[in-house]
Amino acid sequence: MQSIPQEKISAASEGLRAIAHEVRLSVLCHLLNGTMCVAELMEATGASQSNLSQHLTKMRLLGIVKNEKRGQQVYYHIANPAFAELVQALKSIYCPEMCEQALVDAEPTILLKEH
Amino acid sequence: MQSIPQEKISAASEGLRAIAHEVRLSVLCHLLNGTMCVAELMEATGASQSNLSQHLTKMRLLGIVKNEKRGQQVYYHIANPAFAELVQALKSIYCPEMCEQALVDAEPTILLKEH
DNA sequence: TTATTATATTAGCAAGTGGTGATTTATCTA
DNA sequence: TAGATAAATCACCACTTGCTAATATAATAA
Repeated sequence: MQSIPQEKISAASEGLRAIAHEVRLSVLCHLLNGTMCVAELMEATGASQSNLSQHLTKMRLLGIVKNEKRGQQVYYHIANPAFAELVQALKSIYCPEMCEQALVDAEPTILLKEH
Repeated sequence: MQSIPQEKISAASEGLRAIAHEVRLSVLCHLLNGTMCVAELMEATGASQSNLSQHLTKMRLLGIVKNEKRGQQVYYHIANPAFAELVQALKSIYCPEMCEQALVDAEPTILLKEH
């Protein structure tokens, strides 16, 4: 067996810690469906403005999400497909029923609020 | 869109936090290949006896690993297939070259810091 | 201009987490 | 039996993390 190099462990660990927090994980789950602005994420996650903003900043600095300003709003989306994959894998472990359904259902209409 | 129930987020978050620590993640990566005793895991991870034991205890209490005493040794293995899956998914993102069906397009380039 | 709204930043503190070293428990062997 | 070995537990301390409240910044509206 090959042993896993320490730097890969460190990188994976940092990535996991970044998404392990309840608020950040919740944000990412919602962003799986597309771009959302801060106010929408506040509503979706229940986190306070300041708290959510700090979590978003942390994820942005780690390259997990990207943001884009449109007028007064700031819209966030998942920047790195590896994280989308990870969160999707998590979701299919912890919410298998939502994932099967997502495959079967037609494209949800209200989700993508881009443009 | 269905929103993700809070209790699922909490459970997933707890699971992630449990495997996000470098030592615990390293242990789990090694246990993907089968059962190992504490001394072998010490050698493999480089953690101290006390430290490793505490991490193993934590994972055991969370149901992530199980142990079995054989003589003076205690052997550990991954108890929950969901965690094996997760760690395997991580591994194929961060160490694609080590995984049989390497994901060609999944780049481990997570942590680019912006300015 | 001033006021309002959306988001980000800062400071300070409380709580959680992880590491070390000492001790304990259990098993094996001479 | 005593001593050695493997692993677990405990006590303590340092460090990190996350939250709140206050303030700052930036865009828009009146």
